[in-house]
Amino acid sequence: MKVKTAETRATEAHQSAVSPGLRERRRLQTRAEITDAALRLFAEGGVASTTVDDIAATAGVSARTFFRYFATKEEAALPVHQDFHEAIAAGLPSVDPQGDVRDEVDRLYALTILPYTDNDSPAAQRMLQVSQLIRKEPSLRSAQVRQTVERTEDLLAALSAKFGPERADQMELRLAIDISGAVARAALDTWVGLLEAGKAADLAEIYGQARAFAR
Amino acid sequence: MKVKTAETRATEAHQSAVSPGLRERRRLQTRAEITDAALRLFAEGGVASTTVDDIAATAGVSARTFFRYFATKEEAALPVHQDFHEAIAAGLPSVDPQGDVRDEVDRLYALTILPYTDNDSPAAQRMLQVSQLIRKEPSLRSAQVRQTVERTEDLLAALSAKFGPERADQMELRLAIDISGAVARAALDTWVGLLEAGKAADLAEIYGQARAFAR
DNA sequence: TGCCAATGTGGCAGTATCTGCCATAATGGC
DNA sequence: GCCATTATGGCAGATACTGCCACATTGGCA
Repeated sequence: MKVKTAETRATEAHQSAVSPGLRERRRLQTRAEITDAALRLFAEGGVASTTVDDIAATAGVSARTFFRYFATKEEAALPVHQDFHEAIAAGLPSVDPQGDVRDEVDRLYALTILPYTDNDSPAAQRMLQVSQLIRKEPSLRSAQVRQTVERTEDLLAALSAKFGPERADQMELRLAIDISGAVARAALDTWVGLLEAGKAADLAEIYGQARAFAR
Repeated sequence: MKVKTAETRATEAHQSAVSPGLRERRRLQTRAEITDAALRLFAEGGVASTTVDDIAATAGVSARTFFRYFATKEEAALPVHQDFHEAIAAGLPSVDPQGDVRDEVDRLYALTILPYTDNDSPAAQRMLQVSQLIRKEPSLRSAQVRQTVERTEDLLAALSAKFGPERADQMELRLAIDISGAVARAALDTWVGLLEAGKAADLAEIYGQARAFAR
């Protein structure tokens, strides 16, 4: 059996019981332990010299089980960014089908990035930690972009349906998504860079600048 | 010894002799044969079910030699896109260090895409063929984006030096590059999609639309 | 012309990634 | 407390990729 998507699982959990259930909780915990192990080992010895066996052993699971949670070792370090994409998907209902395509997509991303603008929040801390690693490791950046590309297809389909067949110019929609994604990435990257250099950095402000520049 | 970069080789060829030399010519030919084999096999049976051994055997070289030309089997199919990036690098001298950052980057990309706007040119035909394959194969798209990410770093450094330390806001520069890249990709994708559907498509016109939308 | 350093190639061993299959154990609804 | 579902581990196997060595070819130079 293939690993189920987060969507499928969420639906099942919702149908079967209000509480997540023991199995689901254990699964999320195992997933988190693998991610923790991956992040720690990557930070210590780099991605290249860390094997899947290492990560699995540190997390207390077999290598075979590792691959039931993540397709590659790089993905194991990137659930935060995956969460970001899921948050975007979650914000879809707030999109106005009558509004300007570019504006609506821009607003959707701006809304999603909000929880990360508080430097002290756990989400921001986690994002910072992972983003630091990505800046040093080209292979992680590749994996992240790869994830983004895949998610873009889903988002494109969803937004296309939302705006309807007439107003949904595929090229413009794709461009709007890519540009908003580039803005978010550039802002995050700059934010992390400043914090790494020991300087004060406000993600909300930086994101505002990037947004303005892209206009 | 590691495989030398195109830049290194070009420099050496220029230093040693005016004509490319037999070795260099043979090398380029072998490279082209591997690419042809990869494109043919990928088109026939898909990327997943094509092995490096298959490609190497079809091209008449050993698998070991294959990896001296390309790091992965996906890369073997993407030299056209690599050429595009090199063409951008070649256009760097035309960038005005005093001009507006966004405008100059935009102009640089527009200039580079010109040779592909003639549907009948070999460059356009090749680009079309590879782009069709990329549309069907997510792994190729990933590999292409991965290449783009790596090239972006080089371009960023070059443009940063060009504009000088004062005017080179890293975030704005990166955003300008990413946006121009997204515009080019969206235009190419739309162009290929229309041609595949049997419709007439003018890349110059489509690119103009995408460019206008991004503004 | 003939020698030699540089270069390209192939083969082989070895490591790492990733998947299919099966057996086993734990869970949770009935 | 029984049973279908599900999570896990282990194993075999295919494929990707690298380091190393030997051999052949090339091209400059005496």
